Amino acid sequence: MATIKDVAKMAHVSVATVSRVINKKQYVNIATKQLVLDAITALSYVPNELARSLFQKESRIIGIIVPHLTSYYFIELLEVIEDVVTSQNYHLMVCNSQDNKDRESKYLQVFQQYNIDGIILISNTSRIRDYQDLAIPIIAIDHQLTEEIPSVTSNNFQGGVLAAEKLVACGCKKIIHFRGPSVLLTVQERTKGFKSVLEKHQINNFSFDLDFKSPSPEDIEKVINSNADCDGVFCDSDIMALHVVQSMQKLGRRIPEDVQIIGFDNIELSRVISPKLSTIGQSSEKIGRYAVETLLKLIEGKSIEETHKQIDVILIERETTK
Amino acid sequence: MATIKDVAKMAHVSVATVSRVINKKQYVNIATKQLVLDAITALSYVPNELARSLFQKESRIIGIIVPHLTSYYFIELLEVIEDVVTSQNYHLMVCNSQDNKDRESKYLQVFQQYNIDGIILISNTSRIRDYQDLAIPIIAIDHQLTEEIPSVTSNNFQGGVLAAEKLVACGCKKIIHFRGPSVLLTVQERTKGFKSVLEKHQINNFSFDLDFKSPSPEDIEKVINSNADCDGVFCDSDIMALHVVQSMQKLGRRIPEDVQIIGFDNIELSRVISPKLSTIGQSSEKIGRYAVETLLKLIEGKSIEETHKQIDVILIERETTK
DNA sequence: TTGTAAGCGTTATCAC
DNA sequence: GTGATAACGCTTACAA
Repeated sequence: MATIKDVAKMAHVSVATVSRVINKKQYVNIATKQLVLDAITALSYVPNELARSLFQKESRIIGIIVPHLTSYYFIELLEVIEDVVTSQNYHLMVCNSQDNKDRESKYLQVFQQYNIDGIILISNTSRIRDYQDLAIPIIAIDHQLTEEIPSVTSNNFQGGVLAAEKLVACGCKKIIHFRGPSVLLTVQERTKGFKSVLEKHQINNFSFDLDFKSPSPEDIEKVINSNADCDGVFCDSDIMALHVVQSMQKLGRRIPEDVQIIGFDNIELSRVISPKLSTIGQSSEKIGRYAVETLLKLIEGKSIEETHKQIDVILIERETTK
Repeated sequence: MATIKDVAKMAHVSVATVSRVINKKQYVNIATKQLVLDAITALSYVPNELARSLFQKESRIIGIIVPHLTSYYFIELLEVIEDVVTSQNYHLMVCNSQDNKDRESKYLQVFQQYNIDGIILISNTSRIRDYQDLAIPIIAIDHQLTEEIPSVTSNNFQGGVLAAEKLVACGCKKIIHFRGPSVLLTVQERTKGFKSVLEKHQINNFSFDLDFKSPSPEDIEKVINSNADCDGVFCDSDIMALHVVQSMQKLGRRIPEDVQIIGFDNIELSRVISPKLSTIGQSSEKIGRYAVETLLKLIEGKSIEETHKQIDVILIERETTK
């Protein structure tokens, strides 16, 4: 690998000059500049980012911690994040905490080792202390670490409201809410919004916690069986909703005639399977973009308007509601 | 951020000594060692990996290029790769080429800038030339760049054979193969295997290229309609198979009574939707693990046994075949 | 066993 | 406009 010295030697100039033409910061005589450029192509020289980073104390690397990867919502998020990060000439170090506190702490240390410029955190297992005295800018997605650490999330309360209003409007009288783990802020907010509407209409509802991505079919059936007269279901993920659809069909209930079902996330699959899922659409696009843009502001020392940003969700009516 | 100098000062030793205790390479007096250790904790010092990398000319970063992220197979692969990479104290820089040659070339340059230690390539758009004179070890997944550049992939030929044998054994007489893009090696191999069996049994079959992750439902229906007597379908991805199931049901064909369908990948979802998909299971676990382990060997300058490794696939019989 | 100092590939501050 | 050179934080001969 050619270094700046090699280029300098070949172009018969000093390394300083080479550095100047690379960084386009200062004027360089057009002729010498061409000499340097020629040498660069001749040697197919690429500047060593590590050396540059060492000096500048920034790495142009963004670290992201996710609780797992095989979940559609996270992946959509990751895809837009990678895209926006790259477009700003940063790069992504992806870390999968596997919902494990120790792994997460280790990653945080790795981030310090690499002089990472900023962290995007999508995680529920955080040891708040680990983050409080971290000198690296952070933005959390779907999670509020502290009052001060910025976050973005969908307007989950609104999501709960929209789902409840739809179910109520469509005549549901006995409703089940299959939640994600109720320790999560997102889940709590959805529940609050959902309940607020149902209570207003004095409609019974029953909540049950499930895993977002691999809910137990047995649990679902048990709950459905012990609430046989249920005519509406709100699920905190489309995957859950998919499972509920299966269970309902297995039990001979017609959708949406007998039971109406609303999911959450609007994953790509929700409109290919049959019946097509009615769902609350989160915009991973907006969340991801906002996360990166905000983080970049933080990195540049700019102030941000809202510490805890909420992104609107929408109700998408398809075939599992009337 | 504390540096090695700060630690040295605090422990009243030289930076060399500190470096020695960090790297555990040379003997250090146990008492001074303790002094250093104390200073390290007191200052919560973490060594700067960038500086270390600059000197050692290795970054402990592995770069991975994927053609896109929102595809279950890639994500499962990414998940195991991240896990294995991390367990070896390397870290992952994730790059999404979006099936775009220019993006891919740019990432390659980024990899050089960061002194990346090795590259995992899951991509179809490669400009072979870009890789041939790259000094960085590479392993390709599902793709053979050149004779020399190592690769891993499923035994796709075997996958085609298994699918065809099953369909034939179950009495199918008129079979459609919905392929992925036939420019891909994986697709070509599956087709070869598939056809080899059908030809042996003198069974007609018809191939049609689709997109792996977002196949056009219109195209599928068109093909099905113009092959109305079709009683068996082999799809190159479970997502395709899912779409085919929808289309078939829409047209009133019963599964598996009228048509039998076999997918490819064995994604998690294939066993939650109804009917549960019969499919060819690729082991992302094995492929991912092999890829990382081989890459690490390459990095360490060790030789590898097989340049182009194939991993066995299995037929998983569920509800879309008899 | 420990310290000194050179060097990794950059950038930036001086001079000239 | 351009060239020396110190510095970034670390590792490793080479000395002591």
